[in-house]
Amino acid sequence: MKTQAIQGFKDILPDEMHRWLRIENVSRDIFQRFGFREIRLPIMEETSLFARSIGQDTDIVEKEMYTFADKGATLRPEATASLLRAFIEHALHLKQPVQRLFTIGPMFRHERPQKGRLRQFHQLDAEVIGAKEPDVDSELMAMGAMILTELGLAASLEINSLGCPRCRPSFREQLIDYLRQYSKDLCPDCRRRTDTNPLRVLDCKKSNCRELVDDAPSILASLCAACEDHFNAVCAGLERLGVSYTLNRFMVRGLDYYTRTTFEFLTDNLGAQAAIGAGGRYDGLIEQLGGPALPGIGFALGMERLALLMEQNEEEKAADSMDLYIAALGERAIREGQVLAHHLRSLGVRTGIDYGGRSLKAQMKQAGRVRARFALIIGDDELDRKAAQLRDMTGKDQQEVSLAGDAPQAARTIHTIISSAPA
RNA sequence: GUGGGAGUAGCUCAGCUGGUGGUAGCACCUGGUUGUGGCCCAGGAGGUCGUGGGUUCAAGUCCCAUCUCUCACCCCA
Repeated sequence: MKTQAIQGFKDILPDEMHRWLRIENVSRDIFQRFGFREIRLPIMEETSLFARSIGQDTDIVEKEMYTFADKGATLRPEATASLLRAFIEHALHLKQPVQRLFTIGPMFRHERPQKGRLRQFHQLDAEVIGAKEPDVDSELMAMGAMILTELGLAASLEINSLGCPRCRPSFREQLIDYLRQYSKDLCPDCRRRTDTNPLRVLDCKKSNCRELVDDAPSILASLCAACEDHFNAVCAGLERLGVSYTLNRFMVRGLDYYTRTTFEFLTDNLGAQAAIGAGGRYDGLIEQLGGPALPGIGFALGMERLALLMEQNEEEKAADSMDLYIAALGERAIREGQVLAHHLRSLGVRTGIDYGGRSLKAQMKQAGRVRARFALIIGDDELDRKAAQLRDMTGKDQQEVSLAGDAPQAARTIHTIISSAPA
């Protein structure tokens, strides 16, 4: 095959569009119920923005970014950095102390594609900026859970706290001390991580490492008083809202900016991919990016992953439909049909027509294929008496309708008849 | 970056130990009905067998290389 999309980039074809529209419509609606306002952001930013927010030593920044070296710009690998950049640039906090924002769009990471993972993928992203209260954390998770529920998807919620700059460093030291004791029993990756990113060892899937990590110091036991209070309040909030969750003291995030609350929505039905959504608090990040000292929290849902899960649940694919298909026989009828179709469309009628002069049988077949509710058959006989055959495609009922008057009037006549038909 | 699997019609796939590419299913076109869709029947069109090289009288089939897709590792939504 000569012409094809590049690796990890995929077309979303008309037959799968209904899932994407449903994801967008449901989530947009729920975001708005929770007071979030939409923001649209460029898909490129200055490279340094991502290095400063996501973290210089993360995999994303080290090896997964699409960067135009000569332009100093990078295709965004995630949305939070861009959103905060826009927030700071336009000083949105001066308009309203707490900003609730969401955005929907493509992200780019140069990874090896696999099931549920692409180089261009799409996220729904929601952020609350300027609120430090734990009730915001629980509300945000409840919102994510509501989106998943309304999409008909089952997912579990796992939460953890990563502490703050006051308590995390000492936990890190404890963890490193512990890991060094068992260094020889860890997998090679984890031996390396002990120094580079010890928290990651907690997340290793190898059974040996898992056993060792089971007895490792718990971050939840090492939180400072403020972080512990915050975390307990988040849990209490989830319980009040009836959102079920489990604690996962081994959960670690791939981005450096997280503090305190982190969470993931997980599924078992996506092969190697477990997370369909994830997020957390990032108090301190906005200031670090040169903005005001405001706390923030947000999460993202992976749209491809949602769509895959929805496809698994789907019994039959929903097809598009049209209201009316005009089957025109002969050149004169085709010309009349075109004008009629135009006026019907301006009245809001989804109208199909083909100008190829094909047989009536072929045109009727096309009417069936596009799932037209009605077919309007126009031939020379009908034209001579200013009429047409209107066929109800759900059965075989057919009636002659008058096309008296000019084209707009004929269109109104047909519109009236077909709008009064039972669905 | 590292492994496994797979590339044959628009899609899903048969094709054995090499011997002329499948009446395969779905989809498409035409006809069965002078101008009537779905179901059915008949016919038709559609392929450089991913690409390049090699072995052989003969390669979709065996060998080598390469490209692509896919799943997984890593990591992540």
